[in-house]
Amino acid sequence: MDLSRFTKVSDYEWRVEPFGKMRVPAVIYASEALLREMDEKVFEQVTNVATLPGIVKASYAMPDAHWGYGFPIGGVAAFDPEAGGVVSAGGVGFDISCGVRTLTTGLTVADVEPMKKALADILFARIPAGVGSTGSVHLSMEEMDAMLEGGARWAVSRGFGTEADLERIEERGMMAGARPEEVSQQAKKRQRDEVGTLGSGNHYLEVQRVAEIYHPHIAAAFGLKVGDVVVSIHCGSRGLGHQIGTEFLRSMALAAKEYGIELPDRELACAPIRSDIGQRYLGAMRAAINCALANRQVITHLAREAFATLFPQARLDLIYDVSHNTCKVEEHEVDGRSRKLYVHRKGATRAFGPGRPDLPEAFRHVGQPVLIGGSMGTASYVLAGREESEHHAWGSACHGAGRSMSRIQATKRWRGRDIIEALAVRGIEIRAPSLRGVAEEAPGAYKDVSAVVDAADRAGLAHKVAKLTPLVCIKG
DNA sequence: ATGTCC
Repeated sequence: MDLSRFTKVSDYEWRVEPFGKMRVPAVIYASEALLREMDEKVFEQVTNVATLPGIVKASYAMPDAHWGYGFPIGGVAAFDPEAGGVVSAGGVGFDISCGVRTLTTGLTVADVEPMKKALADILFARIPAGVGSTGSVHLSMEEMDAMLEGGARWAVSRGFGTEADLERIEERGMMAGARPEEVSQQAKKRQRDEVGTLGSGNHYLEVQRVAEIYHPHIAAAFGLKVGDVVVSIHCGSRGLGHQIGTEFLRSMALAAKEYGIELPDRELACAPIRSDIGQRYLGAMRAAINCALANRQVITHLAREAFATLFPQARLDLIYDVSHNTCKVEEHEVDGRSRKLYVHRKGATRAFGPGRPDLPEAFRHVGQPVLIGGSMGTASYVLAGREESEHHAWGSACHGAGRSMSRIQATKRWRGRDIIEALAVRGIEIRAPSLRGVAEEAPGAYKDVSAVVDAADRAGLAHKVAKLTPLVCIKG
């Protein structure tokens, strides 16, 4: 990335003043080193987003930003319906409501270490993973609609998990405003047997150790201490979300033309929030959010069953579940006035600071857990939202390491078998349905997640709270 | 991310 086009606001904030058809500036939060390494495409995409109608304040990119479909992955943008604001399917991403949940187990590394291989085997046997993987949950079309309305709440009502889990999920487990009738039959058909499955790509279930604590006070509120074993689940809305994204990108391209919205890139296809197509997308997208919440809830149930076979004393309690591919209506203060904005976070995690009434009481005083999934074999992090974050990018932070190499490049460079063996030597048990998938996800194909998280912390997007390192990884 | 091209 050529740094000469930026104004340096601070060591971790870089600004592009509006040029051409940009309505607002673009802002990238990153260290100088991360910005230099960043894909040139991020500059193009983050400034393209700044041209869209009704965008408020700025178009933002997080430290892990990289090239995405239309919007960068790691992009944040808010739109005001009163100012002709738009909603964009590409601004949410194909894997609608992809996200991470982390659970404490009540176990320590000493408990789990001797049982690691057996635990890996049983988790891999019970949790379906891989492209097109199907699970033990099969939905009739009526049940499908109930799932799309109810999210994790539906899952709990069907025996997957407990009421207590719901408190610890964004939107309390159920996204309001879902419109299952706006989800195509094709999307529902694809999802029929996919609830409770991990999927592929960067999705995983990991058993992790709490390796370091940076902020003891907040870590205690989250229930984390060094040597504890936790479980993290990273996945989304599977075939259903992907199908919705595909269909609405097509119809939004037509809608943009119809509403005379000039697009610098056709991948930015969008529709006014106050339009039929905009409202239909929001209803379908919220249904997909519920699908992802239900999916992570069912997988949690499967993980609890797997743990119970080896560790009857284990108790998997949810810390939090937060998505990083969404468009959500939120109240934010702009120039002293509270406005209702449609905040797109694509590969960006909501990071609300202390005091927000929608946060669970247990940690409302310290801020929201921001769960950052690393790449395979590398660390993950728990961050906490802070008040300052809400003055930056509408209370958002990074979501992971971000790729630094394409999947094709990675498969040319590494072999899945070698990666699994190398990680086993380091004490990390990988189980995966596809060796090619493992090569694509090689740790070397990703940026350094620690550098990304440090930049997020220094930029004021979130506090670094804890570092998690993998013991077992069930790879999608 | 994805029934990795209906």
